[in-house]
Amino acid sequence: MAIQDMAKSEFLKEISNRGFLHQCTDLEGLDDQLMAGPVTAYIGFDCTADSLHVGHLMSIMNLRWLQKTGHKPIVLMGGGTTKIGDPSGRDETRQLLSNEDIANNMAGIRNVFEQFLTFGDGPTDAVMVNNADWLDDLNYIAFLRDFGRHFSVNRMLSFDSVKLRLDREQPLTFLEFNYMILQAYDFLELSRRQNCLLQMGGSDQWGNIVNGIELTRRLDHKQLFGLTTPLITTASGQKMGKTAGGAIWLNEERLSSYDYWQFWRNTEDADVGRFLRLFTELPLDEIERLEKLEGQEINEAKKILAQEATALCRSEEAARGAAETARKTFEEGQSGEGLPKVSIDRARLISGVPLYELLREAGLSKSNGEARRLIKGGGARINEARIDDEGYLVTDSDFTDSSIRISAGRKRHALVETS
RNA sequence: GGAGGAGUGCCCGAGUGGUUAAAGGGGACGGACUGUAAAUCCGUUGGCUUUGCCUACGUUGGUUCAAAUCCAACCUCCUCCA
Repeated sequence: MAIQDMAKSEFLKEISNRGFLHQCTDLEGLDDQLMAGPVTAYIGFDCTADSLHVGHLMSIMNLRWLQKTGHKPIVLMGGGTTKIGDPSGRDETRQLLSNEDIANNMAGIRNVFEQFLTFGDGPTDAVMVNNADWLDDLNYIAFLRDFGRHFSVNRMLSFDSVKLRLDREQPLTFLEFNYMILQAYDFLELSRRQNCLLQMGGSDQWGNIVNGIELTRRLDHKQLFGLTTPLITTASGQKMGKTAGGAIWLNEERLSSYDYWQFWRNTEDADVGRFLRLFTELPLDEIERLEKLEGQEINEAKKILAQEATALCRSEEAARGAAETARKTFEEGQSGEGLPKVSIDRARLISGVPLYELLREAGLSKSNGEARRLIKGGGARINEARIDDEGYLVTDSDFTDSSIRISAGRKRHALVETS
């Protein structure tokens, strides 16, 4: 029998129908708990940057559904682990962050979460906690004696996170090896402090989650639960969330709402249904209708996806504004207001400004050389007209209007104004 | 502590004295085709005041007319031994 038919709780029904459910330690047990009353659950996040990106969105939506269906989300910030320098990413050593940076990053991340969750003191209000609160004061010997004894190295070596590294003959430091123990310990602490019953996270967190559950069972004889969400890739197998400008950030300061909207608008056909389920709150029957659209018609579904996803993360107005800018830019070939803008000093136009410099200043190219190559390759345009002269000078005569639009390829545009 | 191996551009990975800004692949960007999609094909992929100059093959010094390539020291990692 399918999970969604079996589940009694609204939360499990919703997330399984929408594709959030990958693995669970004990579905029936968790279902019973969810039926019995509000359950407190957490997901952990690093604070290595002052914002989160679409890669985190799945977890965020997961917490949002948890709250919407009457339970209590905890956002666990890895303030303590970040301070040590989270080594979990590949082989490079990460920069150590100062307390100030971490505090700063946490504040930024909280802003993101406030878009998605309701924080407060009520029984189903979200709270944000920092594992530095308990990790900072750990005493090494005491910790080893009280908790280290419950971890079997043999077992830890068998976890994918460790095993894959060792198989690839990549270095694994003792610090990294300990990371999973600290994560397990987080779950124990949250269980004790907040009566937290459930840890959720990406499928790569499975080992850590299970460790936390076992640790707590041994020490407190308490049954906790774990649940993971699938790793999300695009239909063509790419990791989600990479584009020209880098990561797709969730906050406005790092990525304009227009670009955010565009990201969703450019979803692959084959992903539309899946993404609508995961990243919007549209009713499932509506989504079924939309994903059946074919050929050119599926573009309508993509616009709805972009609208809904942007409205959730930014605001209704931001989404509409982005849609309007996109409509003008792509469907009418005009210059929408929401495009990035650069202004240049009128005096510079007298002698002429090289187009490649403008492209760079507008953020459409990273260097003059890259801009030159773009022009040479036929990807640069001024107001729709292709410019293929590498050294083209932009002068006053190019300004038929108060502003001109320069483009790098079909999708990336900017407005140039004089001042 | 001993023996051996490795460190190359965004990533992987060739290259063992000059024609090497460094093969090949991946990724990314651009073009064609389309539907602001995918797939496919083509091009580009260190910087700059671009017919030239500068910076680059772990770090620092050396040999040489000439070094990613040879030598020395150092740093880091891997494997085996103690």
